[in-house]
Amino acid sequence: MRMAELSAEAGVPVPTIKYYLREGLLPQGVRTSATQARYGDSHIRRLRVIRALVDAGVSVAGVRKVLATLDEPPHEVADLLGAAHAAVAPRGDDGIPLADARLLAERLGFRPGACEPERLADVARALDSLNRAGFEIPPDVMTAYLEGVRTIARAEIAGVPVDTPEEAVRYVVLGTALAEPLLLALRRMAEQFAAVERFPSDT
Amino acid sequence: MRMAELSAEAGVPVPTIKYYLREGLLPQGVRTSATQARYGDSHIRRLRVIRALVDAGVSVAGVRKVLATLDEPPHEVADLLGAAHAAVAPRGDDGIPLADARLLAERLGFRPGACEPERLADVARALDSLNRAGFEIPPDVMTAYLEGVRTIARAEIAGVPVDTPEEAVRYVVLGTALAEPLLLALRRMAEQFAAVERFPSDT
DNA sequence: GATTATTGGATAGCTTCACTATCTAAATTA
DNA sequence: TAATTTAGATAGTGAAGCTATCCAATAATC
Repeated sequence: MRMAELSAEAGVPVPTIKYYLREGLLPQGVRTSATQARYGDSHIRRLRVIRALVDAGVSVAGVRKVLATLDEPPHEVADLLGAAHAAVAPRGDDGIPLADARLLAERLGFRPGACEPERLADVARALDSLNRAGFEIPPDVMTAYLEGVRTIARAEIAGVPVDTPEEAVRYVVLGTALAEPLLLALRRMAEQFAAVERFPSDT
Repeated sequence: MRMAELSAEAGVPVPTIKYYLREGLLPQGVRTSATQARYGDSHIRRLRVIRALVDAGVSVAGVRKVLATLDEPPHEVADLLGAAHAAVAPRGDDGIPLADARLLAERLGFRPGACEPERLADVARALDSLNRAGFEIPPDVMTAYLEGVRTIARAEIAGVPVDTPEEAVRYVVLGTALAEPLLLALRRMAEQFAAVERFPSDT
């Protein structure tokens, strides 16, 4: 199919597709001449993935990394996760003290070397941000956070399909990035229910 | 204290402080003459909150809403949450079908009217995004998501301090916004642990 | 009291990001 | 042959979040 059809099919404007091609998010089509190329279903699928990632809040640079990981996946699941996380996690100026983050890691079931230092740094940065705002998370709430994310992460990893590597890669990489907005939205919803439960005073 | 000291104290450049004043994030100081004003500790504290929110990924417009809520809080905790959520949640072009989101709401313990329609729409948008990418969350994983966010939300709401209204407001409004990066970071860390647990094949 | 530094306020500029528009020559289609 | 479409290059746009520059008026210092 040609550019115009690809655009119609995926619901993405032609100039935007050209932009994604330039940025290396979308692979070139098959050239049929000096000024013509053909695109296939894989381009449609990839465009859908790109749009989903972008509107999940992933930056174009992040999308490029995610797609690169999909195209050339590491063999170990842990490395796969690492790559997906690196693409999605906020960029980090380093040098943050990791002590508090390490404590939380231990409570999660830390085993030395089980987790990329960058993930620890992400946690440390989030804690630091809370600190600098003068906000403290009550111990019980922190315990619930750990409990909650453990439940979530265990199920996610248990759900990794093992039949074909392609499926596993897709699941891990996209699941990591695309589930974030869902989790945050579910949390907000759950908070409202919990609030009504505890403070049933509203009209 | 004067502008320069405020800047030094809070670690925020003078032009940025002026910008926040212009944008109405920071209240004006007490004028001592036509071209002078004094700032107090409340300005330092507020600056710290602003920076924390900004680097938690909240937009300046969102920060303005959060601070407005802190300054003039609704009386009902539910409304407080609503305001905080509205400030933080992604802006929504509406018109998304809410059916699937409603189903999840029921599984969370939905009671009619317990949740702002906008929160339902947030969930619906996230689901739609996943759909359009052709990504499906396995039922067991979705169940774990609901379980996890319920655990988290219950603890958060249980932790709302009831001694003074100011504290409650601060807790709800800032906790909502500032805990998001922490939760995502903890999830990533937990995923890596879970991956090592299930796939211990790495070196 | 004279001089130097600082401030509030206004306005304009910068950088990044994610697109969007325009142009050209070649190629396809009618 | 004439009209349309395309790849590729280059440039422009608009929002967001600062950052820089001026100015006249005030404060601080000598």
